[in-house]
Amino acid sequence: MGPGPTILHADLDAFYASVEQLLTPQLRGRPIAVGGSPSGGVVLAASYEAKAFGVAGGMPGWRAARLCPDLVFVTGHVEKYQPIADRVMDVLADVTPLVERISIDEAFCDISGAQHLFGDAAAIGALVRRRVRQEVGLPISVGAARTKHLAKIASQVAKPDGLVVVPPGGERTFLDPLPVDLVWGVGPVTAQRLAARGIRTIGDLAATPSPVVERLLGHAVGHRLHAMAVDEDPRRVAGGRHAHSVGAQSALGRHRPTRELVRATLAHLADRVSRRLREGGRAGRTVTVRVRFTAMRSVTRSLTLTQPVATTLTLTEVAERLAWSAITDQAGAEITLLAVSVSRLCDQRVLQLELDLDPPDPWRPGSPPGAARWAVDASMDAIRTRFGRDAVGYAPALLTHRGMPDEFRELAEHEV
DNA sequence: TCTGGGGTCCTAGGACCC
DNA sequence: TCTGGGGTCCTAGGACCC
Repeated sequence: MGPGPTILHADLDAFYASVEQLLTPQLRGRPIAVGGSPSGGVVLAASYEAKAFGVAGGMPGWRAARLCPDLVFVTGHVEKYQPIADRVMDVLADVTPLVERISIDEAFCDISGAQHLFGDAAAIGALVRRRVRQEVGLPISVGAARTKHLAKIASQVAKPDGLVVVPPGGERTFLDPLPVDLVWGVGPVTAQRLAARGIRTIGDLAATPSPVVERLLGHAVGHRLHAMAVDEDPRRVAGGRHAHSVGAQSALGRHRPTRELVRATLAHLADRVSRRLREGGRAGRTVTVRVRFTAMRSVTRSLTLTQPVATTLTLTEVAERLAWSAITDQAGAEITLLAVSVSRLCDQRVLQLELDLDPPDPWRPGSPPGAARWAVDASMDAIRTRFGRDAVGYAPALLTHRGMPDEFRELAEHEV
């Protein structure tokens, strides 16, 4: 049998929607959607009352409204989400310092060193749930098991507002009957491929030889999913990881791509990305642009530079060239989204020493050399720090800001 | 009635080097 | 003249997660 479960996965239930129901008592017990509207946009989160009708996050608002005629759309107290979620994480940190937050509303905890203080996994799970309910006012589900993967599945099974502990030795009994798409990394496409081979439960997957799964899904994915199905998950709980990429995107509606629209949008996105890079003391060598055309058709173009970038102007120029390379390849097509991302990140401080070596920009003779670009960004950053984010910006007024408010964007940002 | 925004990881093919 | 095999880097696309 061995020792008891040592990993907890704690996951707030329908987080944004639960916060709205907490703040506005009239919304409690009612089907609500945060974000979107009956005429457009997407639903960011749905309350359990709405989920009962099939409403889900990521769903277009019009479809949600059709599924659930009484659905209440709320804009949300977006600015409250981060501080409230942070308070929940503080509760977890009271139990153990080994907390790995994987998104705004969920985290793993290694409780192996906490049990002499607070009891076994079941006791700690109950304690966390009680404290979050009493001190924050939100429902949270907790799964406990020997591995992260199993703990995460357990918390999904526990939802809503429940606790599931997988006892050592009970792993197969727990896992085998569950649908295979509860395995982390199995989405609609993979589930369909597995179903075509008659693999529908985690038990089916575990009983299929690993090489067969690898042939079906590719080496890495097949190997990992099979390992999870047979309950071999070596991952440890680990805190504070750096992001590997920083990006921003903006949905545009349908537009013929004009120089003005593309430049204004990319300048705005490049500004968001480079500002975050500078705030994190980072820069990156690879610039990737994604252009989405109608019918959700996407094309990406990327370029790896010899020197890392973190300046708005340079990033804008590179992004513009990449975007037009994609757009001209799809002559005449309308665009619906532009995205800019920077990867192969490195520490920016190394860069500062190389300013004098920055060669003149070959694409734009006469453009400011590297040092001047750094200076421009530094003063803009300083103005924003003193007078607020919107005090100064690159984005021209022609950007009609039809996308998501910045507060929503920031919720999704990872630690740079 | 027509789909947000932030990320991670993997694959496949080609260039290039030894 | 034609030939091996491995490694690394880069690019484009795609599945998936929250």
